[in-house]
Amino acid sequence: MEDVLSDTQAHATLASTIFATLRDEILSGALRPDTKINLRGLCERFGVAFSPVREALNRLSSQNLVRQTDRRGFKVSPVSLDELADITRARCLVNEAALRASIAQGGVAWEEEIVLAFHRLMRTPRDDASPGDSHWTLAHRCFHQSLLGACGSDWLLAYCDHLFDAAERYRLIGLSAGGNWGDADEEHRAIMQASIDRKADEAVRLLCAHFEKTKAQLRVLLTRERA
Amino acid sequence: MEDVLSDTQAHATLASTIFATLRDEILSGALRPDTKINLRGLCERFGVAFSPVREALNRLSSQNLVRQTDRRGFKVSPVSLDELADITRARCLVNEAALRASIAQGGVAWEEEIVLAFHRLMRTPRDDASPGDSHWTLAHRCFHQSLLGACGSDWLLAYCDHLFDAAERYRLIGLSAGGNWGDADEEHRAIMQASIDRKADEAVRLLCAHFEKTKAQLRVLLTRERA
DNA sequence: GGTCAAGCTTTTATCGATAAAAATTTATCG
DNA sequence: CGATAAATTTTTATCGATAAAAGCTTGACC
Repeated sequence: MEDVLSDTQAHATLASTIFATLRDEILSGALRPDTKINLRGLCERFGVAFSPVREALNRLSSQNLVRQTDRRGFKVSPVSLDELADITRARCLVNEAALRASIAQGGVAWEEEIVLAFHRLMRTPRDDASPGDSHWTLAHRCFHQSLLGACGSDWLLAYCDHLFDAAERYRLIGLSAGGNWGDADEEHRAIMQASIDRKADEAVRLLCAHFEKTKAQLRVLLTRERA
Repeated sequence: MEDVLSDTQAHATLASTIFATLRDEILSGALRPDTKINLRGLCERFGVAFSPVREALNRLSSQNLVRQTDRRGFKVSPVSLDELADITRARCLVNEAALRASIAQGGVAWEEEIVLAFHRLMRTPRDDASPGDSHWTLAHRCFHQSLLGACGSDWLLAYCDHLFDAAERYRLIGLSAGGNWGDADEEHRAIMQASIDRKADEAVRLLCAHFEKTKAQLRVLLTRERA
């Protein structure tokens, strides 16, 4: 029985709390990819009955963090270099579309949001202790969101966010596996500059390179680990 | 108590069956947008207890077909012209990216799949009786999928599919509201031709026009209906 | 008449138990 | 020994009941 249930928001349900907890653990790699999930085990761990755990797992499967098979339960979604490549490719394609639209349509307010988000990102220290929801992680997400903020489509933004999460899972797994790649501060700055200078081609090129770099570093790391 | 449960696949769960049923009804508009969902009502209708209905609704909320609020239950997601515009914009941007990648990378097999899917689409009669899962609807989806099939990213494809569903909901709602727009056969043919001729710019232009046309027609229809 | 609170009704979230399916072990036979 | 079948254990899906919250009604009070 955990104390997670006590930090419950006033009106949050058990299912919501358990969902958030498990989500963090999967994203951060604490719950290993591809492991079968034991319903009863989770129930005992949280001190609750099946219903809320089941509901939490259902919500997780909507985010592709767990996979469900009828009558055969849940398992943590596996990770693979192939999937990482797939995610990276999709990120490049979709972020390109969104960034170009943003650059074409964004106004002064959009520019200012980017500058603000970048400033906050720079002054937020990396806290590798609780990588799952550290302030830096949040600021990093906000920065990338701000770039696309003027693209004009909530759906597109939501999908970019989803892709960000998927990639973040790999990044955090890499971190917990001892990865420690150099700061991307300079990359972020260059992306910001090109965007607000309305240099679409350059901004897109830099952004995609940023994604590809993460992928390449993880490939090295995971390949080495397997050896 | 419905007979839907009897057409259950050998190993499908009640939750899965109910999920599929409700999904069809929401997409087709039989379950009106923005209505509150009565748990008990659904339980009685299907002759089951809360658990499977709840699970089905959870899965639906992962597809944005219902919205859930803690302690306040579920409601069918609303529709709006604004959202349709948003979806259309996202479709254009993402399909453009995917189609360009597909045209750049697709081989002979890809071309043949498009031709095949188009052929099947042409010879499938429209069955407006059960629009939700008619053969034509399925063939239509397959055709659009085939265009993007060589883009190289499962994630991107999955998202395009998701967007297709979202737009399909609007199309079906329009249908049930008496809409009856002319066949898009010629449009489909032109898109196919441009794609396999590797005329990327033209294919993209035609495809986006295809999406925009649906949007425009629905706007007229829904605006008139409201008046 | 309008507002606010106390009580009543409906609905949701969760529980603990059970039936049904899958996984695992044991037993039987060639 | 190996393999199939039977029996057992584990796990999942579903049920019916309950407590807690939200929503609604009614009536007192200004």
